[in-house]
Amino acid sequence: MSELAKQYNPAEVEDKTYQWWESNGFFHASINPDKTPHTIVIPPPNITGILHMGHILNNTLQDVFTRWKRMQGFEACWIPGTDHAGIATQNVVEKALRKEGTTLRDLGREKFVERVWEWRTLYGGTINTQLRKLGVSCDWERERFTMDEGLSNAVKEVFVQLYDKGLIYKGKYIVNWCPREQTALSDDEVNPVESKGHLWYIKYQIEKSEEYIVVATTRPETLLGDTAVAVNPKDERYKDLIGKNAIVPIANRVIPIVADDFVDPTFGTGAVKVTPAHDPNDYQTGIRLNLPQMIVMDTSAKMNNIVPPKYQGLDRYECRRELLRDLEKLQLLVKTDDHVHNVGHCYRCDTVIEPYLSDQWFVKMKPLAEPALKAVQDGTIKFYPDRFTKTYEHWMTNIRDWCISRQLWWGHRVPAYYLPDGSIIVARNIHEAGEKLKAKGSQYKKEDLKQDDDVLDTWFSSWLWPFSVHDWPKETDDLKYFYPTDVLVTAPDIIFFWVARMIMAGLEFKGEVPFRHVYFTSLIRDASGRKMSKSLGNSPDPLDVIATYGADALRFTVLFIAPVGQDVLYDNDKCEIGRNFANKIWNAGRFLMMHRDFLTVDNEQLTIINPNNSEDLTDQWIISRFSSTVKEVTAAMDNFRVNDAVKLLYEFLWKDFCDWYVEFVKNRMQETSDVHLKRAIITRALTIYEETLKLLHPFMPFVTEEIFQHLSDRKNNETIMRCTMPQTAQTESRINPDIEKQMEFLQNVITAVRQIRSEMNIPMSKAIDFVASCNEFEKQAILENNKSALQKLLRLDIMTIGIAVPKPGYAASSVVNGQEIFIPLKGLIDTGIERDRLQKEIDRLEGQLRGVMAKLNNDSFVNKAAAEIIEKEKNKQQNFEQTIQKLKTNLEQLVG
RNA sequence: GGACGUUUAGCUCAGUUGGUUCAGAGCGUUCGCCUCACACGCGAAAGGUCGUAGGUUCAAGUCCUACAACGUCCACCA
Repeated sequence: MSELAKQYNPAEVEDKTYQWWESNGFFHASINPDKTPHTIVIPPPNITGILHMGHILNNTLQDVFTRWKRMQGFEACWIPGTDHAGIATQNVVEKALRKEGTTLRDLGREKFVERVWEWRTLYGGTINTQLRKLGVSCDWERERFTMDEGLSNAVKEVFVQLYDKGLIYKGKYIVNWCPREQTALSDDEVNPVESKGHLWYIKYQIEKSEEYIVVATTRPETLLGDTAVAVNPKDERYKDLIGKNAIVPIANRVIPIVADDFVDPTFGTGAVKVTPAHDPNDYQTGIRLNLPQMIVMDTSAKMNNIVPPKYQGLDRYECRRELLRDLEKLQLLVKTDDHVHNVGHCYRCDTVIEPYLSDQWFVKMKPLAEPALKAVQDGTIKFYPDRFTKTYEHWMTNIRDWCISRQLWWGHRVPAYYLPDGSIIVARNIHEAGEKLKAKGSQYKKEDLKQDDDVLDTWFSSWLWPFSVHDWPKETDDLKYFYPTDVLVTAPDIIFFWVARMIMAGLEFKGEVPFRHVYFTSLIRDASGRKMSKSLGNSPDPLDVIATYGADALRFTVLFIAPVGQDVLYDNDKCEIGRNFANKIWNAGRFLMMHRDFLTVDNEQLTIINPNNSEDLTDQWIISRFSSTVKEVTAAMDNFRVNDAVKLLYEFLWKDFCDWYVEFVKNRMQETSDVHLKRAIITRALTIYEETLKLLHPFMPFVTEEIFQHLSDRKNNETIMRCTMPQTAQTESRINPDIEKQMEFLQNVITAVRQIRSEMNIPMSKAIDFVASCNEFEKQAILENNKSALQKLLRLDIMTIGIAVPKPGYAASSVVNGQEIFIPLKGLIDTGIERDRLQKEIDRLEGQLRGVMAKLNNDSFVNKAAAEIIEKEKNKQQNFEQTIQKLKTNLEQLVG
């Protein structure tokens, strides 16, 4: 143990430690009436997923919250799991099938679903294996999957409940249809691609007149399904036409000319053809104005038998060409402009999406949204950063019904059953459907029922996640204890898909919000600010990074550079921050342990010391600093300011503890030969250090555990992750501003002398003399009491400390908190450098003084500013003047 | 087009309610050090008119207005 490596080696520590934690059940949470639960459910990653930088930040945060609360004495439970990810997973397996030369249609539904399950068993857990590398303390015994039996039950239950309440309905709706995949896609599964197209201007004759109205369209083939022409009601040009009829060219149907606000008079001709069955905007217009919907294509985007025979069976683009030719012949095509616009493409196969009117299942969202909106507005649920509340409000007040059916095979099958007469029975399973049939006294039997072919949107299972993981609708003890959860950590881009819907589901089915705090993580970008993506290849593999720098380094770095609500520019090099810090922690521990072990060789019993009871200034100071660190870090964590917490700890451990405190400890250890005193000193330092390790543990679990084990030679499986976190309530009283002021003076003196050394080019190998001419007894005493530390740290020879000590000749000088410091230079310096140095300091202070004087000479300032502010300025004036005077005198002497 | 966010040192960012020597940190750069925990380290230095223009105030990096640049989300207009 005394032979600890000079550098911390994460590779030797991490896997071993993780296995030890996991096999000892340290991550496991169970119902404990004596403790308050603290629950987090993981945003379940896709089973097709592999770890990327976004996961790193997200899961590190969840782990930090969980470990922090666990050490604060909560029953901290972090539930992991994965999402079945309907389309993504079906895609992956389909691809594999294609390689084998087969397709899902060949296989048939049942076999295909079996194949997906097989795939899931083999590869679906990859991401969880990867997450372990990060050190996450999830309760793996509670791992769930959105297609588990329990979760499937929840999905069915919810479907039935909502259906019975009239909140789920089947209806025609315009959806994003992929003609190739033969499925509806959600909006987020459609990639808008900027494309060069055309805008065609087409004449529609006004009924019973020789007049025409010209409409502009990018999709002329849909005119066969037009059921109106719309203009803006305020558009003077068309005012007279409103209420009249137009004739659809080619189809020769009569359609009304209507007025609707959505029409932009400045675009095109200001007149729009309306095709409710083939355009989302037109669909909305059609609903508003009660227009008929004419479907003119089949599901493969070929023209159907509603259109004139000439075009039947043509592909939409062939039809477009034909139609344009015909319009031209009829001289109905006025002109053709180039036009750039966004066209939706299928994210899987890149086929152009066809807005298509089809039978789908929907959830009525308005009744669910209202209480969910209120929960956020009244503060029951808080968002971090707060500004996402506005985004949420906007969406919730403009919510549209949710299309939940997907034409896929992998997913929760819609629990609706059809009878030969077309009627629908919604039930949790076929048996229940049969029962319902019987209850109705229907002529049909269970065998006549045929289940809906569609599956449900993946989010339809994820929105239940916070309670379905506890086997709701069963009222399990776990559900009672661990629900609602405390924090949700997620990315802001799924605020609508997931966060909002979970809130709705929680309130609807549990009558209680699913979580109280929502922490939205930063978006990780590459060093030049680009979004990380697979296609750009700019996303580093976190496992490589962990292998190179260590998991702690990655975790710490990501937290260090990721403030709340701001994007993060990430680069692998930045992990040096975390790696170096881990190494610093390691070496501080190594140093202290070396001393301790040296002292215990005599095998005497260790003197019990009270770490809070020391006469030594630096001891009192570090205790005070430690106590404020506890307070500030705790406050930061309470407010979800993780980034602040991390920076405070970095600052404390590195600057206060290592750079100052340990340096003083070194000297004190050297200064005395009293073993008991030595022991007291080192034990005190170790106590502070160990408490600091606890504070650091949630952020850097591995290195802190490793040192913790070495620190105490623990025999009985004691882990730092189950220790009690230092608490503000216990440490707050030890914050001592007076001690911190005293120490600050000492530090300033040391820095001043170092500055002289550095600028005068006096190497540490050369001892120097030191004269302190004080004008305050208290400051003199501080220097006296720490004489040996000054001597050691500054490599001093003769020291003279007193009140109004005469200035030595030829000395560099500095004024520190009103006290004069001289370093006699015995001719080994260039007086020019010292002159410049002093002059520069005088200039700086005179600048400050001018600022102060400007205020004090300003009547309105003196009349209007608060008295204490004026007092402060006067004090400043005095300090500046006195210091400048001293510096000037020194400067003159130097010249003389 | 709508909503929101960002703009402070070469780079990445802190700066909480206007007033503490408030203009800061880290990285990078420069200089000096292998000082018996750590060169993944120690000590020191240089570097900024706080996006622009107004306004409020005794006092503005901080509050207000407009503008500019960049970014995110939503609607993405036939």
